[in-house]
Amino acid sequence: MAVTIAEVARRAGVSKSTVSRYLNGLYDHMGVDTKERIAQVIAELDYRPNALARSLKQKRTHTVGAIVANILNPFSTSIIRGIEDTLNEAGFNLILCNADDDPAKERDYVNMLVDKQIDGLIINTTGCNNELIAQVNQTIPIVLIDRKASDITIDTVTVDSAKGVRQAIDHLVALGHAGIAMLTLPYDHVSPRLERVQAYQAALAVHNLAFREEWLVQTSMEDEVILSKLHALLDGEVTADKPTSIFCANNMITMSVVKAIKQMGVTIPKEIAVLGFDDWEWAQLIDPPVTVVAQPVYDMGNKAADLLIKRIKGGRSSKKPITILFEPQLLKRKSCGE
Amino acid sequence: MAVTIAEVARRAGVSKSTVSRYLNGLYDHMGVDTKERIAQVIAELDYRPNALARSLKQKRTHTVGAIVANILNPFSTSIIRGIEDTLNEAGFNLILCNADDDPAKERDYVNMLVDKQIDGLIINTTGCNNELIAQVNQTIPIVLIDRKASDITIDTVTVDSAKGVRQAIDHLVALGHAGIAMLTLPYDHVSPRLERVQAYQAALAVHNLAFREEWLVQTSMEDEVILSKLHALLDGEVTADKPTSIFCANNMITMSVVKAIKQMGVTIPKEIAVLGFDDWEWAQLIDPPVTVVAQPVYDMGNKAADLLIKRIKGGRSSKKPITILFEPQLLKRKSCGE
DNA sequence: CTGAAAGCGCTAACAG
DNA sequence: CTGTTAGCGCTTTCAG
Repeated sequence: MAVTIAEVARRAGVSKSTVSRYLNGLYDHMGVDTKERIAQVIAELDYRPNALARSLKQKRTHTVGAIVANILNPFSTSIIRGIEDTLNEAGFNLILCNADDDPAKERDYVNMLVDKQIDGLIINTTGCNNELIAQVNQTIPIVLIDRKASDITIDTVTVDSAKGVRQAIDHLVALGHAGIAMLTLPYDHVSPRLERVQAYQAALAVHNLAFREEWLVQTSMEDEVILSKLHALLDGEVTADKPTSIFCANNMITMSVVKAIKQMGVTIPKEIAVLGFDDWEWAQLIDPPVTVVAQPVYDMGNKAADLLIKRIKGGRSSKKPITILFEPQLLKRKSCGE
Repeated sequence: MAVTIAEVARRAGVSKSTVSRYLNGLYDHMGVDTKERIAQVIAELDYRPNALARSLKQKRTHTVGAIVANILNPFSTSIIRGIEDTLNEAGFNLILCNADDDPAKERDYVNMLVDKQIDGLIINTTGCNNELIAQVNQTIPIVLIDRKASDITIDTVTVDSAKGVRQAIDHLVALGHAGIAMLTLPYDHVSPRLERVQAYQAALAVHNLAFREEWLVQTSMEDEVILSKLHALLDGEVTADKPTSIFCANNMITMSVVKAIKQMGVTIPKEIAVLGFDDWEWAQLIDPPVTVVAQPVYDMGNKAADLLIKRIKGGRSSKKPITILFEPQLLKRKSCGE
């Protein structure tokens, strides 16, 4: 049996209330001797208050939950570091969950976290649990990160995808690429994916390049799938009918595309240029170093946590939901030619 | 105010006990009508039991904590995925924490998790909180992953570092390398680091290669530091006095070393070979693809969770602590020459 | 088959 | 300056 506050009180010869006050730093008007006695007993018994009991009473857990889409993605882990640091500084604990881009898992995690009475929630959402999220947000502050939720208004921290894509396409065009294909994961419910596809089309139009349906390819993450999609794209007979560059909608795609292209024995950038959205630490070690549109992920994590803490402290009656847009930045490396 | 079990009971016209039984699936001897009425009220009110209250009473949270050393390391995230999957399957929740290789953070997380009454704990420890860990382990099952804790016996899941290093050195020697340097992070408290250093020395001996103090270099992760250490190692005048290969003790070091070497304008593997401990998804995309000793990280996560669950269910009186050793595997790529 | 009552470990009025 | 009391929301004997 773990030692409880009652035991501490008994040994110190005081009441539970007094010990409780001590624990909560309310020793303004506490007898110095009492204080010392309690401190000593606590040290002796190595007493630690039960956080469950405390939270049950206080109705605050000082804990926030964060659900990321895919923890294997460096994008997620950088965001996590940002969230974590800000939270720690403010004295909040973090419960981290990995939805694995699975709506069912996401739903379960949201529920689990709510059940555990978290004070707030940060989600990189699959986009398939909007009703649930909206409902939870009535009671518990939620901040969405990276991905917006359509049809519901919740605090959101994300990046200006349109601007990033525009920089990417401009760069490719400037380097003489007229055939620009795009590879993306299914963009049904994931806002940045959709935005990037739309921005891609818009940017092509700006440069008077025709949008080719077959050059906007939707893929899954399986290596074989990506490989076959690339074969379809690049194995045409007529040179004029092949794209000379590929824009990848996120870093996981970029990595897989580079891997597949190498496997095909095609040279980057000579035969095909590659440009990706999202930077990651090892992008520059790749052969050739990959040109990317970088997002300030760590800062985004910071900001999301910041916003959430304000909501938690401000009470439910705060202000209207806001959206914070970060600026993307094109990092020119070697994968798009000169 | 969130809806409570009392409210559900009131509306369903039954007692709290009955609702509680329903919630816990104890409807063996429950009136079908009662059951349905409760189900309906719960659905109507969208009632969710307060996990804090429940756990406070039950003294079980169905939650385990995991503390990793560095969440930015793909090694950690793969382990996490392994832990997660096994835990989910068994109906346990996971609270994930990132100690950032900081003993103080680790200590705080351990305490936080204990306070939250977790049922078990998995730690990739800094090695600097052994007393605390041993103490907690008296009450709550702990499984160490990757890194052992010296002087205390706790369930541990790790890899046979010695064997891995041996494979690495054998490979380098087979390719004609007689000058083999090693780069490692400080190995004071981190068991695999120490083991790898020792195995490195042992393997050199086996091949009758002299151990050179100045070729075993301890570094921090800062780019500049690594760069300067490499300069010191490789800028010697006399060719005979420079190592022809570098063995990196883990993946973070490997990445940084590759980055630094490229920055120096030195060619891998022609001028210097590189071999790393730990594989990661993009190692093969690097120029040149890096030869590594891979660990079955996902499986290790699985196993650690598995072991922990058994301990949790088996009660504290289980058997003696055990150590599970996984087999490393050399993945030959291009960074060590032919 | 169901209810009453006690209590998990803590906090928070309210007294004194 | 400190103690008494009454819960937080749930589970769990023990009756009936």
